[in-house]
Amino acid sequence: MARPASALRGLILESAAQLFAAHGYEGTSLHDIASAVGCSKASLLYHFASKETILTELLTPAGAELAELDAALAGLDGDEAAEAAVPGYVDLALRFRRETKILLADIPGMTCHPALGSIPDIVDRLLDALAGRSADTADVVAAHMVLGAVFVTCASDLELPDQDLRPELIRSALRTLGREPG
Amino acid sequence: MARPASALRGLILESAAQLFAAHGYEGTSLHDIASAVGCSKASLLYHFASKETILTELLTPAGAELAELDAALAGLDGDEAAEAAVPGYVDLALRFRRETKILLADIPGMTCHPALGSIPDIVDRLLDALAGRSADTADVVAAHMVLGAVFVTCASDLELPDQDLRPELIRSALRTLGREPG
DNA sequence: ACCATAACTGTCCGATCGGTCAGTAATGGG
DNA sequence: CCCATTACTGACCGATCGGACAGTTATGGT
Repeated sequence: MARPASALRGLILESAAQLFAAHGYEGTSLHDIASAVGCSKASLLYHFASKETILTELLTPAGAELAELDAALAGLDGDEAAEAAVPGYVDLALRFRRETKILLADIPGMTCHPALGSIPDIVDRLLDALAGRSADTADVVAAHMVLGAVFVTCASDLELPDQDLRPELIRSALRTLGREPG
Repeated sequence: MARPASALRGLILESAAQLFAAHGYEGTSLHDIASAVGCSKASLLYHFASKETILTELLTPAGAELAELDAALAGLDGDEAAEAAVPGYVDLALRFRRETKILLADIPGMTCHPALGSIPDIVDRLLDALAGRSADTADVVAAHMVLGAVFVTCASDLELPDQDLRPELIRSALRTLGREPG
């Protein structure tokens, strides 16, 4: 036994990140992480004060950069703000794709729920329709964006009534897809 | 005691829907639901075979309509498909806003995580920047859409490398916001 | 060679979870 | 009035969770 002096800590972080992204934070137990790493559950709690400490250490870099973006946008106004926010946010989400996935990772357990039909299959076909049956990168990405855009917006706490929200969603979604409303 | 013959079943469904939307399915225990309803935990399991049965009954109508949309889109191709998919999907998400929220409800517990700074505040300011400091409905909705679009797309299983994904995300996001790339 | 310290583990613990079950209280048709 | 059926409950159960802790093994400076 006896690893070469705590490479274990890094292994724990890496395995935890993979498991959190795949099954969500709540959906991953300390036992799961220990099994993946190949050590005891007690070892995890020797290197980290708690399960939440592992999550915090994983998400802290992303949080710090988000705060940086926030600070950089603070001084800008109007068009400047919007045109800086877009690449800033995109780069952030791309650089921390796995962390983004961790935040969303508790969902798949639900979307695969039986009696809702095979949601993944239906969603695949919906994406294909949104992309206009096209396999071009631009169309496929735009279709994914519309899927997420409508989903998140409808789930948000926007207090807008449906009849006001609907036309804006449709207009902006069509614009995202490169289809000006006609 | 003795309620007027099982209005309880409806109360359970309503309370469960609220709690699932607020704290997620995993984040809501049978005890939580029983407390909200004002009955015993055993009563829940008298009216419903299991916790999952409650969730299934809540999500089934949405699942059925999603399947209908899927069927309606099956015959269409190209532009027809895209232009029918957008209002169809939007209407579905709007009609089942609470159900949509349930699917996303496991996230808030993470985004409020300490040591990531106050994510909700930062996100509010990011939305303001994306909207170009505008309070117009169109701009606010589009900002929410971009937030969700980039988030979900980056968390998706698209196997596109970052350097291909980035320009598409930025271009489509700007288009969503009504800002043609110049 | 020695030993203080760091690394690691097996075992136990209390809490909480979803779920079972025997038993009680109310209801409504005969 | 009676009683089968429905509605409901308290108590209990096994599993699993995150975590505590005493004890064991390896390491590296002296």
